[in-house]
Order: sequence, then C-alpha cells, then structure tokens
Amino acid sequence: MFKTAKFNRISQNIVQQIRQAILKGDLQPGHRLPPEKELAENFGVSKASLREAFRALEALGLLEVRQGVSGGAFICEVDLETARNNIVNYIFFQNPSIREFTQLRIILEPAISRLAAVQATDEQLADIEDNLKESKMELDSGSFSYELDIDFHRRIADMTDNSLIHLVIDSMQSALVNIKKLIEPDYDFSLMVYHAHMRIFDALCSRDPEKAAGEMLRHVKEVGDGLTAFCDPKNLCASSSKKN
Amino acid sequence: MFKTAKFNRISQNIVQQIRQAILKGDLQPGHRLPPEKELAENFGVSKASLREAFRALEALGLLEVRQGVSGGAFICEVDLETARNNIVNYIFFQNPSIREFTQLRIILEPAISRLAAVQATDEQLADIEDNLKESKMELDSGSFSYELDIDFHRRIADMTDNSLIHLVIDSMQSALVNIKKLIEPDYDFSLMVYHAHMRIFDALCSRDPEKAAGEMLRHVKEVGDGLTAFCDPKNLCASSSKKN
DNA sequence: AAATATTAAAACATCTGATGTTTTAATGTT
DNA sequence: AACATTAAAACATCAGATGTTTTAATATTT
Repeated sequence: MFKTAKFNRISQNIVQQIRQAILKGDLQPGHRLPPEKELAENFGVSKASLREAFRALEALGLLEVRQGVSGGAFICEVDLETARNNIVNYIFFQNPSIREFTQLRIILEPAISRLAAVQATDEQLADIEDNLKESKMELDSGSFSYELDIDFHRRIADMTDNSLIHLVIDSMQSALVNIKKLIEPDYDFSLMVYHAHMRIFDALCSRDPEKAAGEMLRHVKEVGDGLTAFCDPKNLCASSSKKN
Repeated sequence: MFKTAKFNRISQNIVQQIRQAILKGDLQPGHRLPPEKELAENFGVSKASLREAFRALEALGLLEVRQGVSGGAFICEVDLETARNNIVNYIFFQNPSIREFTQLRIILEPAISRLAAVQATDEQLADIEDNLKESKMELDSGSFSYELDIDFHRRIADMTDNSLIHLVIDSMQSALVNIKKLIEPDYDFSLMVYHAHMRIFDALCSRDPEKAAGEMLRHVKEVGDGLTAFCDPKNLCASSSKKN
C-alpha cells in the first residue's frame, strides 16, 4: 500500500530538504549556506553527515562547495553538462539500438530544421559556417572528431531558441557518440556526413524550411543506415573486438 | 588554454574512477564493491572520503549502499526516476515557457501517436482504456490528478517500444506538471483534456495513424492555448486564440 | 519436520575532534 | 601604485570510537 521509505539516512534527509527549498524558490542560485560547523548545528547533525549531503548535492549540480576564506557552499543552477551526463548514464544502461536513435531523430531533427530555417539569425548561420570550415579542415587532415558533428546539430537546435529542444538534441547526440566510438566510422562515412551538413546549411541559408527538413531527414536516415551497415555484416550484438 | 581542473577532491576522484569503470563495463549492475574499510585501504583514503564518494554515486543512481550483514555497496543501473529528477532539476532553472513546451510537444507527440497507432498491442490499448476509466472516475468525483494525465502520454510513448522516446516524453510531462501545479487548471480544462484523450484513444483503436496524429496535435495545441490563457489574466474572459 | 524465536556478526551510520590545505582579504613594503 | 606577506576563514582529510541495521546461523518449540 505504501512505498517503503527507503532512505533514513541523515545525509539523504538533508539533501531532500535543500532540494525542496531550491524548488520552492527559498534558496536561489548564488546563495551561500552557513559554514559547515554552523549548518551542522542547525540541522543537529555531525559535520561528516552534512558533508555527505553536500557531496550528493554537488553530484546533482545543485551545489558548489569552495574552499578558502570567502568560500563555502553555494547554491547553483544545474548546468547542461550535469544534466547531459545524467541522461547519458541512464541511456548507457538502456543500451538503445541505432534504430531507436534514428527513429527519434527522424521525428525531431527535420522538424527542428524546419523551424531553424525560419528563425535563424545571420550570426547563427555564420557559426554553422565556421563549424563546417573546421570540419573540412579536419576531414582534409584525415581525422573527424565527433565534437564538431555534435556541435553542428546542437547549433541548429539552438536556432529554435528553445531550451528543451536544446537539451534533448544535445543529450541524444552525446549518447549517440558512445555508439559511434564503438563503430569507428571510416573516412567515406565522415565525408558523407560533411556533404549532408553542407546541403543542410545551404537550405538554411536560403531560408527554405521544407528543403532544410528534407535534407535533414535524408541525413539522419543516411547516418542510421550507415551505422547499421557498419554493425551488421559480422557483429550481431556482443561486446567486442571485431576487427575486419 | 586548458580547463582549470576543478575538482581535486578525493571523493570526486573516486567517483570518476568508479563511473568510468562502469561505463567501460568493468563494473556491472549487481556487482558488490569490497567493504568500506577494505576499499578505503585500496584507494589509500579515509573511510570518510570514501563515504562521500558513495553518497555522490548514489545521487547519480549508479550505486546503492545497504546496511546489514549481507549489505555493502552495489553497482546499479540508473533508473528512470533518477534520470527524470535530474532532467526536471535542469529544466526548473531553464524555466521554459509554455510556448517552448508546446513547440517540442507538437513535434514529438503527434509523430509518436502515428507510430503508436501502428505498433500498439491490444494489451497496451487496454491499459490506455484503464487509464481513461480512472480519469473519468476522478473527473466525476471533481478532482483530476496530473499522474493520470502524465500516464496517458507515457503509455502512448511506450507503444513505440523506444526507450529514448519514453525518457523524453516522461521527463517533459514531469517538468510540465510543475507549470500545471502553478496554474491549477479548472474543471472545464480537465474535461477538455479527457475528451481529447478519448478521441486519441479511438484513433489508436481504429489503427488510424493520421487520425491519431491529428487528434494528438489538436490536443497539444489546445492544452498549450489553455495553459497560456490561464497564465495571462487578460485572456481569462476572451476565449479566442491569439497569434503573436 | 516445520515453524518460530534467538543470537551473533558483518557491514554500514554517525559522531567527535584533531590536523592539514586552500583561498583571499587585509596588511605591509617597495 | 605595484607587489609581497600574512593571517584567518572555511573547507578537506583522517583516525577512531560507538551505534544501528540486517540477516545468516542457531536454537527452540510445536
């Protein structure tokens, strides 16, 4: 009938109190909590227990503890990196297939490109162009980092000026990298990606929503098929050292 | 040039080592770490520092520490609740507008419904029907919980059998609840939601992807407009939709 | 033999207090 | 004004003592 109250730990209790205070708005980013000794007395707990709570709150991205004379425990906004890492941790265990990634991307990315083609500022388009130039350089030098690839998609997501869309795309791209690292796409794959990015960029520049969406859809499908092809021939699912 | 190495803390170092071991596959869910005393000696640190690391790992959902004779520190899969809470924390600070939520939902939910209409099993459809019956009862009794509303959308997301889609919908719905709690929609609003859910359910049952997508789109827009109207006092009386 | 009660030990939870380190505001010096 | 020094605030870490929880093992009862 009732959920068994799992955590009777003092530190957990403190974490919940502080998190609730933040969510209620009583504690805001930048706010400094009292010194350890004093706060421990307030809570009626030992310094050690309080410090355990601090470590948990830091892991959640809600607190930052700094040493030094004007240091202390400061409430923080949860940053994108923290949120992304937590999502990546979760997705790691779900171990979704390329098909699942592609299915979600097909839904999201063309629609986002459609919005981007309308809303993008010239400055944002210039940023994309920079990204493509860097990609070109990397490609010519024989390498291709995932960072630039992620960044391309993230910047398009940025054009929607929607923090939710930004978070979702950023997290999915980051999680997808873990798959790409296993697969280690070759030069031809990277070249294909580059060309697709170029076509998408052109569509955005010409402010053509349907073309942008269409090119993005093609790109996402191509990448999905490409990655699947890399997986398919020999290796079915296992972990491993498959060397061709 | 280089990022200032932020965390020199012993506990943070341990957290990173253990997280990496998990992500590399060296530590798997269910694995029990050595007892505190022994592990502290392995790491060459004090028990207190090790315990701080444990608290952080627990906050991340990667570890569970249990007391008792066959207790200890066990590696866990990150569960949905942990991931969702972290996402909700992040979104809390981003404080996205109803417009942003609606924009993302318009992209996602109709497309998901389209897939669901094709893929749903009869059992899954029956689950939705249960959800609607419960909603009806709540409605008749004058209340309307957000849980059932979230659950309706989550179950449709489930029909895609895609863990990424499930995570995104689940998290967005949970974050959206925080807005709804502020707004406290009235009975008419809840009734409108119920009717929309019924129409979507019918479309799913008749295995009509386009109808399902269409009804879902209408629903998401309706809710977006409704919530916006509740936010803006000027719009409380006028029921016309405003375009900006 | 099965069910129930008891016990003991493993492992974590918490507290206390001592000592070390980092950071910076305040102060002093050139 | 620029630079160097210092002192104190606040956290970081450690060691050890004591308490609590949980359950496997044992004993007892039915």
